Amino acid sequence: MPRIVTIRTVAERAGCSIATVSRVINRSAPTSADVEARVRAAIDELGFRPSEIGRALKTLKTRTVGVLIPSLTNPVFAASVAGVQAAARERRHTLLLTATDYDPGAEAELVETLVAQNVAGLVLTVACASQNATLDLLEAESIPFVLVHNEPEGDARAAVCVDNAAATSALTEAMIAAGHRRIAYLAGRFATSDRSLRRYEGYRAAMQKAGLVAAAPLELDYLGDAPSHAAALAGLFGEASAPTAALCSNDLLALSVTGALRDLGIRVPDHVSVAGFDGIALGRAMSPSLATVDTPTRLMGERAVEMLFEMIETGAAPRVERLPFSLRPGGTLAAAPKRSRRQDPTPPTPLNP
Amino acid sequence: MPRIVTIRTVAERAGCSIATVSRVINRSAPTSADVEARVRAAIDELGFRPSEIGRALKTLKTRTVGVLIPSLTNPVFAASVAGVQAAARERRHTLLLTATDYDPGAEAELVETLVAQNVAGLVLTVACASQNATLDLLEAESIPFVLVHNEPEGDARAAVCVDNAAATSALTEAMIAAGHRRIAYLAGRFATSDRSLRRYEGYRAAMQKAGLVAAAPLELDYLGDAPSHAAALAGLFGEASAPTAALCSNDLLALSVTGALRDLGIRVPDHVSVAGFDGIALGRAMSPSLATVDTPTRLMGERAVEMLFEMIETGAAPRVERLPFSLRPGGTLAAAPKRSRRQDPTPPTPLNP
DNA sequence: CTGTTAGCGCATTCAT
DNA sequence: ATGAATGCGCTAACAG
Repeated sequence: MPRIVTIRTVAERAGCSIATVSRVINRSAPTSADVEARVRAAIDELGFRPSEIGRALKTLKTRTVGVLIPSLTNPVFAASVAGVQAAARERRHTLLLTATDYDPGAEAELVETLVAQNVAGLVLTVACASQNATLDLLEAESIPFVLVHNEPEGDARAAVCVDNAAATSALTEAMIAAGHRRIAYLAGRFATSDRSLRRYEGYRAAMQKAGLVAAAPLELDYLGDAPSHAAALAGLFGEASAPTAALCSNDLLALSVTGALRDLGIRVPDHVSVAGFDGIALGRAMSPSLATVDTPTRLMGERAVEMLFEMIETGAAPRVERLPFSLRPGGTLAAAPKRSRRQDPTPPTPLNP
Repeated sequence: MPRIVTIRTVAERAGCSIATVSRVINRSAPTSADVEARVRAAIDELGFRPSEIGRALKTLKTRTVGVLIPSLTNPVFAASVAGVQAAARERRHTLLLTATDYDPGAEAELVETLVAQNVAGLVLTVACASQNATLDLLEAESIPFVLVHNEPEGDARAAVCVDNAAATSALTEAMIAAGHRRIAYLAGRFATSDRSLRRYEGYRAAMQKAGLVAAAPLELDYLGDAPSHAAALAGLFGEASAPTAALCSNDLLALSVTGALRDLGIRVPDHVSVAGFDGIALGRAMSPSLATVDTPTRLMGERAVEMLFEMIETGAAPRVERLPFSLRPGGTLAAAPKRSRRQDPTPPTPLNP
């Protein structure tokens, strides 16, 4: 039988008014021990559970946090959502989760869906945090939100992220220190993504500082598979003066690129070194392990929730919090080969013919 | 400014009653073109968005689907949730997401949280679907739910899964066909998990059918890291007649085991073959690629939602739907070595000293 | 075709 | 310390 059990049922059973029941439940006012015991007994016997809906309608606030991410399939977002979930649970809040499937056009509609549910606040990762109509809307309605992964300019919007430019610079410098001079930059489909842009900037700065030529980013379809990437990479890495290293804008791309190079008969890291960005757990498990920038993804989700509740409870002003990152050395990043691959005595043979 | 815009505001602006506004919004009754135009104009101008809460309080039904999984960090669950999210979105529903963090004791409380939010139904993965008090509760309150991954006995409970026993049997047979005779079975921490048990049964059946000795499962800490697994595996694989293959109850475990063996100086697949179960995407990306059972994880989530709505709308009876699986060959599964490892002329050297 | 009205479950005044 | 009464935003039943 469904829940015909309301606060009224409990009140009748306990022989008191619904107001008293409410007071017992929420400890919002003192009640006599006698009545309280009767109410609690009635609640247990009836299996009563206060309806969040009734409560929400009254207070116009729900105990839910809206979450918007590009995709759950990317471990980076899954990890930050896991952090959001854990932190929200500590505050007795539930997650209302939506994903855009990498369609920036879907952001607005999905956020409105969440807003219509009267979420207490939002934690979201958008394609681009600057000049984002959706975020403007949230601000206009003064609905608190915190960005994750996005790195907006200034402190106008609350965000938890890493210093993408600095991290990519550090990674680039590590490649240069390993002897690489021709380093390609491979980006996922969305060059418009703010973090992707910042990462590229970091790469460019490091290259320039070292007196090297920063290549234009080669854009690969983020959602493409290894074969499609192999086709796109064949040209670049078939040239006489092909790059000896590939910096990928994120780990998922790096994994795919590694596989694509392998399919082309190009050995990683003997012929070409590869590095990613994010630090997904499975980069550690593969062999050779993936060199990357380790970012505290889960922690970012947790911090975002903490910041969100600060804003809700104390009206704290938005700010950008940059969490520490670290370089993760990995087997995919080795010293640059001494000779050009074309003169290699043992010609590479495709491993997956 | 927050939303002081209610259906009443719209009605005033459009010069009609709130009932008419409601009718326009929901197309629940015919309205004159004239009034409808005025109402729509008012809605646009005011930026009105009907409150899901008010609607829910009235109808006692929300447009949300509750989701409970062990963890988002496991790509298997992330993938099925992605499927759930996509299918739910098609039906204009949002996900209320919670995770137990592999604590079966948390299931009940979290499900009650979801129920208190009046979810339309639930999609969940529990530790064990049989004799589960939480599921009993849902049935008692006749709240529709569909299990994912779990493989309950009979057809008493709705579920979308694969035939775990048959799949593991097929995988075991593939190992036997590759010449392996001593095959270890490594299980995650929760041998009580119904799917883990069924998988072991499939292994056992295949071994017996081939006249081989089925080993007792070696239980590893599911959440453990590679070093802890290495310690646990050192004994088993250090024996004179060590297994030549390891069947792991899931892919995440297989990945960790592969790394642990490598750390022990045991080469995969030259010395020991490894296989997993689930078919996570990253098993393909690693090298050697992971041999495993490919399960349609995302599809399982989608089907679960479809089944859920069948139950909600047509009162369809619960049933277990077993989706097709396939064996994914991978570099970690090779022919059994001809000679025992102990007599190998080139002693293994640790790759990660 | 449209307006009036009565709750849905709860928190919260205002009385007592 | 407790009860009666009000209304949050909306849908639906009923009147017109």
